[in-house]
Amino acid sequence: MGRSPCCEKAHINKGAWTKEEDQQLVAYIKAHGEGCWRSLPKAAGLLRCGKSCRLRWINYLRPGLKRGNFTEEEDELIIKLHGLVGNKWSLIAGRLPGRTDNEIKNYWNTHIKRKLMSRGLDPKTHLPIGGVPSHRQGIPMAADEAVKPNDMAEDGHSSVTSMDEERCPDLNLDLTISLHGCAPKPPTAEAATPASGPACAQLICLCYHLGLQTSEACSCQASPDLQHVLRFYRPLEEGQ
DNA sequence: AATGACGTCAACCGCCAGAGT
DNA sequence: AACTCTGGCGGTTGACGTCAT
Repeated sequence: MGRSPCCEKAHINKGAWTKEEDQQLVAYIKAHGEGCWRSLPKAAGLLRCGKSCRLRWINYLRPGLKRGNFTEEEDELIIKLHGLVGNKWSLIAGRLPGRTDNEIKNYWNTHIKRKLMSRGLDPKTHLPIGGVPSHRQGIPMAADEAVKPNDMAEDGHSSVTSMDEERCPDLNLDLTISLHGCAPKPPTAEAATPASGPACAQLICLCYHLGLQTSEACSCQASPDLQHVLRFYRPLEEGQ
């Protein structure tokens, strides 16, 4: 079959972006919005491939990006999230506002790996190097046994099982999303109580509890006021 | 001052999933 | 059903800066 490349190789700039290119890209996206990256370069008058434009925008030009050093809190959050989901940088980035997957990936490879090793932990498994697998309390799940890509819901978020919560009590991986006009609620005890207002009765909860074959884990289903809640579970696979 | 080693990070590459035809 | 297109992701590369000798 064969797939045409995302861009013609000829007449395409590669390498570092110039200020002028950045300005062109920003101006175009401000005027026309994101979308159709393939045709964007031509429309914006850029000699770049669409992928390159997208990457530049996502990783560097997009408003709201935090530049600069990661805080200690961000460090710890990245470590915890990596322990849960492995190298799913986009998922991790989704939990760190203003940070990009590329930035986190680089930061992981350059800083956090070393940090974990200096703690005597294997950055891949989060277990003590040459470690004792029996001691799992408080140690995040190994990346290899972490949530698989298809364990994630469509919106790219994962929920937290009670086990996860035990490991990382301060970690919010709640999957709950809402229809337009109804903000998602945090997975607190309050959130588990019947929501108020008709809009929240349409809440779509994509609670996604690993290893659950039945729906008992989602507290929102227990509430008769949340009868319009839709839920999604991944069936258990063999060996789980 | 020169230069080689090392660290950082922006950007590229290849693959995949999902939507469209 | 088969194929194509597009967006998105993770892994890798290479240019550049900094440090050590």
